Order: sequence, then C-alpha cells, then structure tokens
Amino acid sequence: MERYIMLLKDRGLKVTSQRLEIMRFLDEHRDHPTAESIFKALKKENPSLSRATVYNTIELLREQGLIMAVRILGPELHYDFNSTLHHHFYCRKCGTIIDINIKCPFLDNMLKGEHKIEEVHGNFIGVCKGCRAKEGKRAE
Amino acid sequence: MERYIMLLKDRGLKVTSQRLEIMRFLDEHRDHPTAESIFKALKKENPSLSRATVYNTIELLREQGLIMAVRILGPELHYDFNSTLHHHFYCRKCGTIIDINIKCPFLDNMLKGEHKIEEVHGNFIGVCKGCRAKEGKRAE
DNA sequence: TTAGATGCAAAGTGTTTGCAGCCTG
DNA sequence: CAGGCTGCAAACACTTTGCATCTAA
Repeated sequence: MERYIMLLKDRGLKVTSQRLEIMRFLDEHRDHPTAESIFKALKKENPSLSRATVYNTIELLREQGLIMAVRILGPELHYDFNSTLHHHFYCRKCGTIIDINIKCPFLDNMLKGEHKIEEVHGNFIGVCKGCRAKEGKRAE
Repeated sequence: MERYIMLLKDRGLKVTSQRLEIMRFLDEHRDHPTAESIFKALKKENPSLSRATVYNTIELLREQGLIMAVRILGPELHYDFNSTLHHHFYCRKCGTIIDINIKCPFLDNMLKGEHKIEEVHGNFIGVCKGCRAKEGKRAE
C-alpha cells in the first residue's frame, strides 16, 4: 500500500482510500478488468463506493501513465497495470485476454516514420492455445 | 451497382436497395465511416431509412467478409470496405484514420504460433505527417 | 479552511432487440 | 406466397456529467 501512496504523492495527487483500493485491485488483477468488474469487486468491501469514483480514478491513473486502457472487442475498456509497450490476444472461446510481448522490426520502422506515433495497440483475436487443445480432443 | 448485386447474389443474399446503397457508400467512402455517418448520409436520399437496417446490413457484410470493423479510439466502430490485412493510424489532431499497409515478420511468427489468430488489428495513435508539418511552422 | 474528491442519479452515446408490415425471389 | 428484410421505438450496455456533501492537506 505504501507503494501506491508514493505513486500518488510523487504526482501531487491526493491520497484517498478509494484510489488506493483501485490501484491495489489493478495491481493484483492482471487479467484486464473493466471499470464494472473493479466496481463490483470493491463495492463488496466498501458498499458506498460509486461508479463515478471508479471511472474518475481510472481516468486519472491513465492520464498519469500508471495504467493502460485496452479496447479489444466490445465497447467496454479493459485496464492494465502494465503500461509498458505490449499487445493483446483475445480468445473468443474463453474470453481471456493474454499479453503479447513482441520485438517487431515493423514497429521500429513505424516509430521512425513520417507520422508521430504516440500509442501502439496490437490486438489479436482468435482461439488460444488451451481452447485449441480442448477442441482438438472433440472436433472443431 | 451491378458489382454489388453480384457480391450479394453470389452469397445467396437478397438484393435490396438499402443494401446496395450501403455497399456503394462504403465503397465510395474509404475514410472509415461509422454506422451513424452512413445512416445520416443515406437518410438524405431515402428519408424512411432506419438505423436498424444500417446496423443489420453492416453486420451482414462483416460476417460475409466484405467489410472490416475498426475500433481505434472511441466506443464507436468504423467500417472499411478494404477487408485485406492492413492496419490503422488515427491522427488525434485532425481525426483522420489512415490505412497502414505492412509486411511484418513478427506477424508471420504470430500467425504460425500457438494461438490460432483470426483477426489482427494494428492500431496506431499519434499525429499525422500533415498535422506535424503545420505544427512545425508555429510551435508545438 | 478550501480545493478537490466522492456518491448519487440522471443524461449521453452507440448499438441491439422485438415486432408489425413489406418485399424479393 | 413465404422467408427474410425493413422501419420504428424501446431497451441495453457502457460511460460521462451535474451537483451536493465530504475530506485530505
């Protein structure tokens, strides 16, 4: 918890219990939760928590570069405490979002190219290794 | 128009004036329109057109692989008559979505990898060449 | 003490659905 | 003439907003 306090204080932001809980939740749940899933989980421990606070806090953390927003399939945003450059694979069978770490020569060219690239999102959709194996045992 | 009729007939789909108009619009507007922009544009010529028809038709064309859905920034989907593998750059200054054609060794590896990849979306966000030039003349 | 955070409810945006009537094949 | 498409309105899912109250600094 001390670590989250530091991350906020270093940026001149107020430390509130809601912010700390949301940060902790995102840090401990690296499966790309949505605002709604964060809200539901934390509401259990703090019934007066409101959606607005979750959305406000998430947006604050995103602006500060502490978390990253991922929009891979539906209209809802997923959040990732890991804000270093990486990509995402969404399995349409089990719904898991898997982090993909790459070293891509094409990307290096893009970054040096004529447009100024500020964000890169590689989104892959398909069937993950695990679901493929299960399918193989039955039929596709 | 004859071409769009063929594309529908070849797939055993009914030919309606709404479908033809939507296909023609997407073919002639390669700037990644949204459902709403298609609806507004076509409503002028056919005031009884409904949103539901636009959404139904778009989904049909997408299922058939005739168009591609692109979600690059906001919650809204953009549509692309070009459904071959390519990526997108969104300029946050002028709002343009620019097609990016690539040949990326990393992608080839992903496609051969352990997960079955069915869709690949490379989304880049930044400032395009044109807006960069304009900025250079003033200051950033 | 006060700027700014929280909580609540309502509004906003983009998309989907249910259903009656219409039209293509 | 039958299955499937269209148009309308209402429902839906996710997010944002307005405002009164509360709290960290």
